[in-house]
Amino acid sequence: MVKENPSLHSDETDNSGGAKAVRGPGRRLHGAIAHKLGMAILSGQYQPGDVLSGEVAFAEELEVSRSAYREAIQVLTAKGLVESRPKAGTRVLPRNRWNLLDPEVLAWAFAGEPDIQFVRDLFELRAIVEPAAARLAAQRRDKEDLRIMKDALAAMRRHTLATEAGRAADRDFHNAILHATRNDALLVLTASIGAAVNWTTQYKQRARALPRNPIPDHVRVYDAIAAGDPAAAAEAMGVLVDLALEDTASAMER
Amino acid sequence: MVKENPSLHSDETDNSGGAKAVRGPGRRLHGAIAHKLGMAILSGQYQPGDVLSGEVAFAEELEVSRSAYREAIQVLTAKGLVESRPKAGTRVLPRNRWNLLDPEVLAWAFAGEPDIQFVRDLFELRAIVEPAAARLAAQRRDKEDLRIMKDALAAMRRHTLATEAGRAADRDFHNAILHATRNDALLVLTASIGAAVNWTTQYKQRARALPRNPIPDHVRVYDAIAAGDPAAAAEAMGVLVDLALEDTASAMER
DNA sequence: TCTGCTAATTACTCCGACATATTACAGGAT
DNA sequence: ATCCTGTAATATGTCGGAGTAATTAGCAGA
Repeated sequence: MVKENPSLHSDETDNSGGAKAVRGPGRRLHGAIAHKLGMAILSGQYQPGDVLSGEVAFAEELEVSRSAYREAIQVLTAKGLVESRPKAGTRVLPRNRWNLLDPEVLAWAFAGEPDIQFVRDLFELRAIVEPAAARLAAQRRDKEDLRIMKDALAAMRRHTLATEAGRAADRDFHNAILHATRNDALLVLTASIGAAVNWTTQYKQRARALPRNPIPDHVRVYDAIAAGDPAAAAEAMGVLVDLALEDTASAMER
Repeated sequence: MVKENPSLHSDETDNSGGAKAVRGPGRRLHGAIAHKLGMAILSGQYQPGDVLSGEVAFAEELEVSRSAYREAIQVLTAKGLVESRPKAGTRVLPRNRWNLLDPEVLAWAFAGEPDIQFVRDLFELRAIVEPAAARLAAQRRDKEDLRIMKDALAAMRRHTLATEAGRAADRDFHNAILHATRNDALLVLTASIGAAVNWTTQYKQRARALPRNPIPDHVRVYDAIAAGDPAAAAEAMGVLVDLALEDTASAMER
């Protein structure tokens, strides 16, 4: 038997060619396979309608057991990426069946070169949802919410967005706003999108200088929410989303 | 060995007690288990932090193989409902880790008695997103989009919402609007929410009379989109969402 | 041409064994 | 007494193979 594909086992020194699908410890094998296949689908390497090779063949090609391969397929099925039927095989579903808002799917989409149009779509969605979230937060926040936002803002100022601690504070700030909306659906939606988008932005950003000090714009949002001014909060948050879009766009056109 | 739980195998005539977790043909066994466990989690039967009994024990209790049980767990893991670690077991994750916008999770949530607050959250989200979608559709629709909407409206008029064909036409109408936004993220999000919410509304509605003829309100949306009037489209769609909320609320308080 | 049967293929399910990771506990050093 | 370290127990993770069931496609007959 000839090994044609890069192994997923870490105990093999051979790590030639292909995607770095080696699983580090702490990551399950089937998780690594789901990751690999998910990225392959999201990147267009497998197109909707394509049928994957049979279980036995593909599992052998990946040098994993059928169980591990099958569990990976179940994960992809759960996310609406593929569908399996006896005799017909496993085929990639049309894009409109994909759970594009699943955090993991988003991560896979952004792991490679994300489709520009899709990024635009996501920011359009953020531009709709986040100002509305800020509006709700301005109406429903309590003292505790404001305290958390204030602390996060202070931490952002201390560390700046260039450090991991600073970015964590940024996330905390936005999460605090979402939490103040008292709306779980809103929280889940925006948190996953924001995480995926921001993560890649930061990743690709590397040594690029930030276009503009983001702190004052954040403070404007905070002030509006603290003042209980829904309209102002929505407007200020809109500015923030626009800046993020600008930021991501400039990071992508390279 | 004593059988303590209702079987999931259809070849057993005994179908006593418990949820009807029997899998009809066409449904996979692990899918049925995921469905059963998913509903149990969403309904609060298992609370966040609870640890499930071990794989061997639970699989035996359900009278399925460990493989089938494990594949079901992978599905739940993919949806953020549970997390498994060696030695620690499989535990239900906190609610903020759940992929509440996953179509299947939504279906599970609405299969039982959905949490009132959660339903409110979803409608709040719809009230934010759908008018914005109508606004975009008014700006970007082409002749083909309008034709599909018009056909769907005609079908709605013909069949009324009391028939399955009429409800299908309603879905087509809304999907056409979402398609006209040219935004996949928007489409996936709203389609899954709308499907879950409408499905239960219709399900619980049964013999209840519709509060008001919905056709004119739909026509207002169509006219605004056809006229390319974003503001009017958003306003008209807002009315539609409000009506749906009213409808669902009255259907739930029984 | 259409309908019903047959057969082949593929995913699905089961089983039993072993490997691995993580936790918990015990013992010793500080 | 507290902290660290090594060790053992335990539940999940991975494996390989065997047999089942469902769906499709092709074929035969009306």
